[in-house]
Amino acid sequence: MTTLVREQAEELGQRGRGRPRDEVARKRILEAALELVEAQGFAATTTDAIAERAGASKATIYRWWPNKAAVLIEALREAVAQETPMPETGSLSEDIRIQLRNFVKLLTGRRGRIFKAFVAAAQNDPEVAETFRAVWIVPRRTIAKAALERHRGRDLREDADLDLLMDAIYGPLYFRLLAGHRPLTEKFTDALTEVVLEGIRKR
Amino acid sequence: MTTLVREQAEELGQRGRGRPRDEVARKRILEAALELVEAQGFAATTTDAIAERAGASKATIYRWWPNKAAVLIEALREAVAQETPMPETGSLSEDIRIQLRNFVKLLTGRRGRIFKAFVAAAQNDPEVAETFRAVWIVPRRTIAKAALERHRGRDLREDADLDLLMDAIYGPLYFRLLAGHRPLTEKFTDALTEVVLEGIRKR
Amino acid sequence: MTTLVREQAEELGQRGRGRPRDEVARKRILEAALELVEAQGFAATTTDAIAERAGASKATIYRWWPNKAAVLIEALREAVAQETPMPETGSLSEDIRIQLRNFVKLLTGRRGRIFKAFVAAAQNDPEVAETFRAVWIVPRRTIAKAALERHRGRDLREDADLDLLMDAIYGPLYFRLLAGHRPLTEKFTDALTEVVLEGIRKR
Amino acid sequence: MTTLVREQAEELGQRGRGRPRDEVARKRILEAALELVEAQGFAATTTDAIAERAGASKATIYRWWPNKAAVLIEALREAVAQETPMPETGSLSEDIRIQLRNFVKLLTGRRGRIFKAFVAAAQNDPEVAETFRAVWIVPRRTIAKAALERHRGRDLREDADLDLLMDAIYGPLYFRLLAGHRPLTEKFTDALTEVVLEGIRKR
DNA sequence: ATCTAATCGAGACGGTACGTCGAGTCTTCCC
DNA sequence: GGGAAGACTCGACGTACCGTCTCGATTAGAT
Repeated sequence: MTTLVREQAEELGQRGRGRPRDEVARKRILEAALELVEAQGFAATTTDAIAERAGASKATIYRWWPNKAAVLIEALREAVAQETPMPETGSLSEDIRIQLRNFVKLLTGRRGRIFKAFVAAAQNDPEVAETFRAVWIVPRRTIAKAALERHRGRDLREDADLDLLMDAIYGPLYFRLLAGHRPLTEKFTDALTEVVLEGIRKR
Repeated sequence: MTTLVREQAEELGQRGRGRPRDEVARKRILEAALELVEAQGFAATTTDAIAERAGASKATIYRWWPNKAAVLIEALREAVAQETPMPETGSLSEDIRIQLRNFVKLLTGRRGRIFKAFVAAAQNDPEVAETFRAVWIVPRRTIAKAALERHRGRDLREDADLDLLMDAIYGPLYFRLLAGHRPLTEKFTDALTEVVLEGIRKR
Repeated sequence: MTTLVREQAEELGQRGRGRPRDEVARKRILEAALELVEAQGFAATTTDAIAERAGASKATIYRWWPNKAAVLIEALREAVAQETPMPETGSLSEDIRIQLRNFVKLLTGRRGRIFKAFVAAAQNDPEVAETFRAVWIVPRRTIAKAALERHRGRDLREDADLDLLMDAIYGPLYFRLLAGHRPLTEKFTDALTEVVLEGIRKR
Repeated sequence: MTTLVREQAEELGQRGRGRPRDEVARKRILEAALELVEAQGFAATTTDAIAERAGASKATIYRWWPNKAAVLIEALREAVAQETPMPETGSLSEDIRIQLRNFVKLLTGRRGRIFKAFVAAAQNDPEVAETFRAVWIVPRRTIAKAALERHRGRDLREDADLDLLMDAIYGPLYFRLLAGHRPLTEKFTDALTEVVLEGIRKR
């Protein structure tokens, strides 16, 4: 991502000679992108539409991002940055329950569409897939695993496979979001938590 | 789907007077579509390519299907029709294990790409979404639930929520397939089975 | 033209064994063709439309005519068959005047569109061109020339070039019809007659 | 015509802010169109072929012209722009003879095909018809009539109808070009001139 | 009274051109 | 040198028409 290189350069105080990047335009582009994806999905969001809504030009977009996917990816990253971190109540089941409730609230809210869009786009574009994993999936897993790790040997079995646990609780949520065969309710989340915990709890 | 209307008409003996639809061409089109999706994904599969590979003309495709998505949907439906049904070994855990192994084999095999493609396409196209559910998700769930139902009160808790169970075991598999953060191995499947069963088993 | 062969065969009483050609359908097809050309021009007249309007099938059309142009050509031939022949008043100028007036009435009438259509089609299709000449241009010229021939040495100069004369009087009429820069009136026709006669008359 | 609006804007110095139209591409497109029409006629000239030969894209063509006909019309206009004007020898018959010889040379030359194509296309498309008249027929007539006007009262009768005269000399030429029943030779042209002049000359 | 061959209406088929739309690039002027 | 405007290439989309074909149903002369 060009942006990363540039950000690093700017942190080091090495500003180029010409006019610096218009940060306002950057924000407007990312916002426009996000809104359009929310409203219409990934494929129906055109770069022309983003440019127009942002009051920017396509050239500006393509100067800073290599393609449409990259814009939307960064938009996602920004949107996701300030997400509620893992709770720490002391109780394993309570931690998980709260975490999942927050997560479901996110998915079923205005932003849910974006995640659907990204999972979709990831199937056709390896780069999107990689970024989606790096920006969204992996960080959340890392934090969540670290939080659960503290319960190991207490509520959690000594030999519990946390990767498996992660998939066991997040997988069904994504599944309902994407397949849409059943609604993604809090009741479902709670019941799921119970089942999985029953299988992983220390006895 | 136009095809349905026509099939019904034929069942009623109302064959229509003109030249009948070329069933061979229909098959070739669906096969070509399937192969191309497997090879290149949903978006990269063009109608021109389908037509050429099927030895058909684009006009024929658009006479019978309203758009590219519809062709691929029907191709999926055909491909999926003859899938392995639910096993019945007498043991709950064995039933689930075998079922999941078969399923994983399907997803990781040649056809897996198709499912990824469809889940992706479904996010951008409500019709694809509905068809995907009706053709793939729901029928499999119905069969699997019926099979598990026989264990209720025996290995399975009296009050077990089968819809929840379905999502608990299929969700993580789809998740790994789609997110791709970890491989979809048999080891994972077996471990997952165990965890979920532990949570749902009658004690 | 297949029709010719067949007509000859029928005149000789050699009817085939199968179902004979449906003459009613033939008439309806030619009529439909004519009406459509009049209404919409040559290019906009589709074979499907002809078939539908005639209550015939495209197969029937293509069984009897090699292509769309041939249908329209024969339609023209039929329409033109019963045209007013050359008048014979005894006076050269009167003969020409009457002949041209009739001709202009034809061109500016409902059928005028057809001639425009054919001249147009002839530019893109040598076969149409040839047929148009053979069916329309040449016969009329032959009759008209024969009629004028009787005036040679009397009102008409001994050395008058009748081919030239033909073009000199018909050319401007077609020109106005096709180019449409000025209306094709009787006044124009009469004036034209006068000018040309002045140039060709015996003095 | 979009081009006209733009040209006016440029004349007013309102150059617009974006990338300007690629005039080279425009020229190449029109040239390609002309060459293809000359080689294959109006109908057989495809937009894809024009685009390929011009090294342009179809999108560019359709950005500036609403359809194929419009491209060819403008191509004709450009081609026709620098045609030989009316000669002025002082002699009426010489003026006409030279003018007609030049005209016949044009029609029977490489460009003749284009005129045939346009007269044809004009019959199916009113817009083509109007443009053909405005761009080709009318300007030539205006110039030619002005040139002949100078002879009025001298070689030319006081009451000569120049519109009639125009049609009387140009009509037969177009007629032979379009109907093709006889070749369009210089001999014919000269003889025609003589006949018409005989009818119009002052005596 | 069948049998046989050609015709008919209906309509699907392969091919080919059309005109449209989106992605990503490039070019101009302005700041 | 960045940015807005907007033209450009490429390539897929879905539509329309041509001329061909394949059905079942008709219609006569031949047997």
